[in-house]
Amino acid sequence: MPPNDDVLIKIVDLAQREPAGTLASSVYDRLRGDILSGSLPPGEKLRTEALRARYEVGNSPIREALNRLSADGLVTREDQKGFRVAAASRADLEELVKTRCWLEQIALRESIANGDDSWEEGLVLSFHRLSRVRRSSSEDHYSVNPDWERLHRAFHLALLSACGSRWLLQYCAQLNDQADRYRQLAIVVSYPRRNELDEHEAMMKATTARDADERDIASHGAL
Amino acid sequence: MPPNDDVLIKIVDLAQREPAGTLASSVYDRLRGDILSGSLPPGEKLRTEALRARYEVGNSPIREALNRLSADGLVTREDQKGFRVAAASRADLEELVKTRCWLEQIALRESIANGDDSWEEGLVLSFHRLSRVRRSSSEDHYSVNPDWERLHRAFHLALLSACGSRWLLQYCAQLNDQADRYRQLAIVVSYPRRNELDEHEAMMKATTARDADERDIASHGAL
DNA sequence: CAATCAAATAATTTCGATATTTAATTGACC
DNA sequence: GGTCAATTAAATATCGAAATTATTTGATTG
Repeated sequence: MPPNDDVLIKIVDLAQREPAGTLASSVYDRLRGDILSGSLPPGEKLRTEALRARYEVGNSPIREALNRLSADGLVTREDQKGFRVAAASRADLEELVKTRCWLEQIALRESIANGDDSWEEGLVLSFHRLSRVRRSSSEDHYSVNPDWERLHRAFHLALLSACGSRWLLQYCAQLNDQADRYRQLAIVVSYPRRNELDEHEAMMKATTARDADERDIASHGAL
Repeated sequence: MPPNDDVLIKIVDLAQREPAGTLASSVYDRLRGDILSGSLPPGEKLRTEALRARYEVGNSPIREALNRLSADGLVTREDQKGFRVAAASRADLEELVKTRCWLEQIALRESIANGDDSWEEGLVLSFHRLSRVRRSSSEDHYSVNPDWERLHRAFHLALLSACGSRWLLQYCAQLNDQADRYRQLAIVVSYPRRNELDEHEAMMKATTARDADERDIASHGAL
C-alpha cells in the first residue's frame, strides 16, 4: 500500500486549486469560501431563491452544494425547513479546539513516524510557498489574503499528510476549515500580532528533525 | 454547556429510527442501508436511471442522497462521471481499523472521564435492548438482522456518547459504518463464532466501573 | 491490421415549472 | 385584548425534459 504519494500530491496541489468541472462543484467552492470567510454569517438562512440570484445558477446546483456542505458540517439541514449556515458559539469552539488537538496530535505523531523523503520534500515546498506571500493583502489594515489562507492550509495538511490514514487526514482538514471560520469571525477585533512566519519555520524544522516532543506544534494556531 | 443530554438522547434514539420526512432523506437511508449491507457491492456504478427505477422516485432526491453519501465516504463522486459505491480493499480496511482504534480510544477515555448518570442509564438501556434481539434473524444459517445491527450500533455509540465532542462522535459513527460494511462483505464466509452477548456485557460493566484500563474494549469487533 | 477521427449513443448535469409543506396573516370568537 | 382557526403567502422539495459532456461504434486512412 503506497498511499503516501497520492495523498501528498493531492495535499500539495491543494495549494493551486483547479477550476471546478461542474456548476454544482463551483457553487460548492464559492459557498464554502463565503461561509469560511464569514461573509455568510452563522445562523444565516440560506434560501434557494437568494442563492440562485447570488451565484447565478439554477436551483439544482445550489441544492447539491448545500447537501455536500451539510455533510461537511458547515451547513445545517432540517427536512422541509431548508438550510442554514452552521451556528457558532463559544461552547462549539471549545469542543472544536479540543477535538482538533486530539486528532492533530495523533496525525503529527504518525506522520513523523512514517514520513518518507517525498513527504519532507512536500513539506519544504509548502513552506517555501507559504513564506513568499503576505498574511494580509493590505499593508496597514488587515484584509484576508486568499492566497495565504490556501497556502497556510496546505502547509498544515502537508505536516500531517504522512499519517497513513486518509480518514484522519480528512477529519483534520474538516476541523481546520471550522477553525478557519472561527478565526475569520474573530479577526475583525484582533489583528494578528505573532510572528507567524517564524512559527511556521520552526514547525517545519522541528518536524523534519523528527522532534516529536515539540508537542505544542499541534496546538499552534488553535485560535 | 450541557450537550451530553442532547447527544445521549440522539444516540439512544438512533435505536428506533423515525420515518424520513423527505424523499431525499428516505432514499439516503435506503441507499445507505443497501451499501452497508453489501447488496450494492463496492465499485458498483450508480446510474441515475437505475436508481430511479430501484427506489421509484425522480431525479432530484436520488442526486441529493448521492451527494450526501459522497461526503460521508460511502460513495465516490467524480465530476461529469457520476457516482460509484466506494471501493473496498484490504489496504483500506487496515487504514480504517487503525483510525478507528485511535479515535475510539480517545472517545472512550473521555467518555469514562466525563460521563454522568444519564450517560450510564443510556448505556444500560442500550445494552438491555441489544441483549433482547438475536444476531441472526434465522436459526441455522446467518442472515442479517436489521434490528440487531441498529441496536449494536447504538450501543457502541452510547459508550462514546459522553466524550464531549460531537465531532469525534460523528467521526466514530462514520468509521463504524465503514466497518459495518466490511463486516457484511466478509460475513458470508465466516459465520460469527464468538459469544458477542457476553462480550458486550463485559464492556458495559467495565465501563460503568470506570475501568479505563480495559483498553481492548476499543478494539472489540475490529473485524 | 492498427490507429485516428467522426458520428451516434448513453449518461450526467442543469433548468424551469409544479406540487407539498411550512410560515404568516387575517378575521372571527371568547 | 387575546387566542384559535381558516386563509393566504412563501419556501421547500420534486418532477420531467433539455442541454452538456463522456463513451462507444464504425468508417477511413496510413
